[in-house]
Amino acid sequence: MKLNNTSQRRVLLEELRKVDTHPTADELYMMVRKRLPKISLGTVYRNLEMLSTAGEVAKIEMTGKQKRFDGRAGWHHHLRCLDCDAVEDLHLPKLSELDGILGTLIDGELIRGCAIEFTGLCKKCAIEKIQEDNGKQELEGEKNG
Amino acid sequence: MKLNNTSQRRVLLEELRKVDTHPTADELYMMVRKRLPKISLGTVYRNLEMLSTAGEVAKIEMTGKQKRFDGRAGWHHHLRCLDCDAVEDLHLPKLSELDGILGTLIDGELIRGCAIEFTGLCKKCAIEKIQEDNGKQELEGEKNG
DNA sequence: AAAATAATGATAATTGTTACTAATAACGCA
DNA sequence: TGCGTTATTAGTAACAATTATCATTATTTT
Repeated sequence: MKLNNTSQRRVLLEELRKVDTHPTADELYMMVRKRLPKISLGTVYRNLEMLSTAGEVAKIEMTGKQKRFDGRAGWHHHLRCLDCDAVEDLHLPKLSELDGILGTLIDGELIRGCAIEFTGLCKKCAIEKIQEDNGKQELEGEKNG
Repeated sequence: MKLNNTSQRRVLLEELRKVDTHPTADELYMMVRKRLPKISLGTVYRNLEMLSTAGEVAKIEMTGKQKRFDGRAGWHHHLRCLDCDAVEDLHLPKLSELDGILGTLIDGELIRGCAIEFTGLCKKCAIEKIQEDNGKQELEGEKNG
């Protein structure tokens, strides 16, 4: 496959690599339109598809209804927020232990690859939740004190 | 949530638990229609959704475009076939090692759950591939002998 | 059995994505 | 630099999977 160097493709890739939020195609569409107001949503979809088969970006297609895209194509783990559905990168020492086992599993004949999606709270929602809990504790304290 | 005991729901669950193929909603629709010809596709979707939030069945929503459903809700691993897109259960000793690590990861505050999809060849396609390879080898043998 | 609630079939609407088209832009080479 | 070839585009239609709507019917509760 030969990929020509079009402004649409270049700007799309630049915008995607600017953020670490793993945007969906329509989010990317909004982002790119600030620089290329005439770009079409179809172009965004088409290029994301081509860039991901070319290995330039990673396509994250998991439990959500929309696909998400990651400007950094190397292997790493993602967490989907149970509250706001955002997808963020996950970096934990224990994950390399996990990758070790996955490596031996995928080395075999049967298994060729594997996709993982962790679920939990993203940073933003985790902080909000802590603040909420503190609020409740204060109320409890007033009641009981 | 209160689930009434309707024939549609009962038959749907029975048919789903008969097989180990992780059917999609429309496959299930075909299966159930043999016993309840007047059932509506919407009813199938609605009930699969309710049964899965009730924990009676498992919803497998991963890389494929269609959701799949599993009559056995307990935790186990799945493999999606790279050739035919089928989803089958995966049972390997090494997977319990994997589950050990996943358990400690999910025990923490940050991560609440995790979905894994392995990719490879299902039994059927793996056998077909072996037969193909044997065929090629025979041809090679004829050429070189 | 009557009232209250839940579920159904049929169909319309929605959503995310892909396919199509004629027009335009990028590329490779003389 | 100009010209033919090929790739890409914007715009829109088509698509497939899923969800919502709603009047009617079934199930449960009282």
